[in-house]
Amino acid sequence: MRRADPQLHQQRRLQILEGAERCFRSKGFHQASMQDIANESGVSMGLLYRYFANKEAIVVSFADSDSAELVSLLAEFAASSSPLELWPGILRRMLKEASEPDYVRITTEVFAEALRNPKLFESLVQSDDTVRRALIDAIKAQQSAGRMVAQLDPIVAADILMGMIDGVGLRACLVRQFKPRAIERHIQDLVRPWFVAPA
Amino acid sequence: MRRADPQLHQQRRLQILEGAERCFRSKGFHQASMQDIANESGVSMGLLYRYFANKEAIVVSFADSDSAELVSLLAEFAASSSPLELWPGILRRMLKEASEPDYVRITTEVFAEALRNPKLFESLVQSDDTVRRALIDAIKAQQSAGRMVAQLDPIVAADILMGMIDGVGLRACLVRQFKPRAIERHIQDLVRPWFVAPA
Amino acid sequence: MRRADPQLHQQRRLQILEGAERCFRSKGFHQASMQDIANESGVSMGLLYRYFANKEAIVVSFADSDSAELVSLLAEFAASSSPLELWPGILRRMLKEASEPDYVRITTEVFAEALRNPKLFESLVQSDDTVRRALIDAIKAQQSAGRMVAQLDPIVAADILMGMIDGVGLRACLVRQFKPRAIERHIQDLVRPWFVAPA
Amino acid sequence: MRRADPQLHQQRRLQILEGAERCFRSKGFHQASMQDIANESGVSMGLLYRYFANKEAIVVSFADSDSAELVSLLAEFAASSSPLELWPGILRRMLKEASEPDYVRITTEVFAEALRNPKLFESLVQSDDTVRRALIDAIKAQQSAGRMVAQLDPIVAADILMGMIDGVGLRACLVRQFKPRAIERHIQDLVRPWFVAPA
DNA sequence: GATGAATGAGCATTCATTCAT
DNA sequence: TATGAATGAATGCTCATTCAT
Repeated sequence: MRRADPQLHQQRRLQILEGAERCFRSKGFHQASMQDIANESGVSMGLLYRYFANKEAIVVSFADSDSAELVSLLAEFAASSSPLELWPGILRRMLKEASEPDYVRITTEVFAEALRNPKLFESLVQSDDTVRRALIDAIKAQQSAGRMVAQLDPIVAADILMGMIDGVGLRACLVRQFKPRAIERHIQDLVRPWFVAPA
Repeated sequence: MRRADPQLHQQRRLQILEGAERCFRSKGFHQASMQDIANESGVSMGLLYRYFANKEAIVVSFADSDSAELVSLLAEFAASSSPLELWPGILRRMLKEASEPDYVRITTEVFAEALRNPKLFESLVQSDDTVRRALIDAIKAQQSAGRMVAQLDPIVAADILMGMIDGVGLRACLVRQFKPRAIERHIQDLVRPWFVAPA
Repeated sequence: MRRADPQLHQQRRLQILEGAERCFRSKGFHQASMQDIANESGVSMGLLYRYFANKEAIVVSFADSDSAELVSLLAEFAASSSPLELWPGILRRMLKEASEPDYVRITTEVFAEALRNPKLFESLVQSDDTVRRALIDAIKAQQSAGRMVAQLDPIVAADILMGMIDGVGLRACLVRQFKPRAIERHIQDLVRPWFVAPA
Repeated sequence: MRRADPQLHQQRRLQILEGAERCFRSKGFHQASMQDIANESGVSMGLLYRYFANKEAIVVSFADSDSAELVSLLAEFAASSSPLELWPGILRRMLKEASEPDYVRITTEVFAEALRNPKLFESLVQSDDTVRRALIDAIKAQQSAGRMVAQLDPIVAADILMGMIDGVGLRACLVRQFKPRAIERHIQDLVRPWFVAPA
């Protein structure tokens, strides 16, 4: 479809999504009204509906989380000849993001909704799969290079790692006396056996 | 003269909570109306409000999850002279529950809401802490008995384990080609180093 | 109708009406629920309905205010040979009651409701008329005795006096810087011309 | 592009207030539902709430009664060199309004509610005070000019007069055989002593 | 006489969505 | 493109009243 001004269109879309994210974080999907979103985004109700057919359409946009940075990091890891040097940084980065209260809030919100909304679920699976695939491929690459242990099932490793990081992230928001540093160190230790010790 | 009947009270409460759980699972907390819950429970609106002051009071009841069984299992583990024999069963039990779609659905729903409702959050923390404490105490007991490695920080271990199990449970509902058996086996392997090898 | 125990019946009725009055004063007719009234009176819902057919029946009971004391005072005044001595006491008593916040609250409540409920209106008119008649008769008696001026229309005087007293009572609850003593004195002066000066 | 239209806004507001007044008069504040008001005003529920945040906001608007006309009449009286000529008209006007059944109905309704709602009470006091001040100031002005008796306490006189008028207005709706003309004449006579007889 | 569990229509209020301008 | 007035069904919650015990 031809747009009079594609750039304006893109900017407005983003503007709305940012406003919506603020609303969703502080109130949740179903508590945030379209009026809230319009106000927070600085657009009128009418315009809001010009850019998103309905509330669901906004929600679905949130599943497409931007994981490009992490994916490229994993690609770098896949190609690296010294993966053990990159690994701690990757793990730290994932843990840090996963423990961010804002991230946990929006993620939990999206996940809860996705369990009920197939369209959203599909988007979420897609998005998750992008990272998962990158992680699996990276492990496979390193196994081929003989730098990660061959017996390790890449799929199993990926799901455990991603699960552990998300799960620990939740707990960071839940428990008192949470020890982020010690936990990070311990997770590093736990997965050390996945790697072949350098000669 | 008619007297208040505590048994009836208890039964009605349960009846409502069960109806509410079905509603929350299928529609989500904010999508399930009190009328839905009343219908699903087979009671009238008026009666519903006789048992729960408001909608929040119902969710709060869900946060007080019954973890008595798991706690007693962990107590048994704490006192056992051969913890490595009990361990696989405990881990399997936790993983199985955490991967149950119904469990994930209601848990995610409650957690998402708890991130916005302090009263609910408090209940959830309490409930989580019951298990967490039992796990920490169990680890400490086995460390004292010299059957788990002394360097292990019990708090860190508990949070990693509980996080990993919940996180993996979520993924069980999310990813295609999820391998529950292989994952369980691998987690068992991951935490094996926490135990002192029997002579 | 025969009652098993008429005394108990009467006591319960009173007990309920007293509870109801407290409720009506603090919340108003339509804000006070039957449950509130039952709780406040210390009886059960079922018993409440045994004594009053419905909420309206309770409300109607309130119109029948007990003005026996005032009526007998006015009868005394009617028969007195020195009415100017009794008069200030009567006026003070009426003003004092009419300025009582509790009295104003319940009176206003009843009056507002009576303007919409013919049955209640009738009761209120009856009740008001008891005092009004007593006042008119008293004035007439004193006119016959030559102690109040003959030109005074007793009906007009009664309505002005009763209106003034109720109206001033309302203002006592409404305005800041209300001067009860000075007002009482001034009203005494205003109606002095109704009396024939003693020789 | 459509711009907000203040005229439309004002018209809608009025339209709603008129519908609400009809409802409050015929059913009372708490008996009139917002749906009733919307229907009576010819607007939808949604629009109703666009103009008034809640039901209370509507009543509060009623407390801000428009007494501009009476106030300007009293200002005229204050400045007049022959107040005794203006006086009967003012008194008649006040009495007439106060005896209007519609006026009594809405006034009683609002007053009853105000005794329980502090915000409304404040509005009512404000509104009442506007007239009260004007009356007090008028009396003071005429006292300074030597046309009303100096001993009269303006505050006392104002409260008695306003109370009497409101109280008599209530009775006009309550008693049978109410004599408006004779009552008006008698009140005129009662307050005649407040004025200094013209030379 | 006395209790309190049970009902369900009704209430104030909100909100996704539409549409005339 | 952009606005904001307008809709009305739906929601959480209350309450007068009934009735089995």
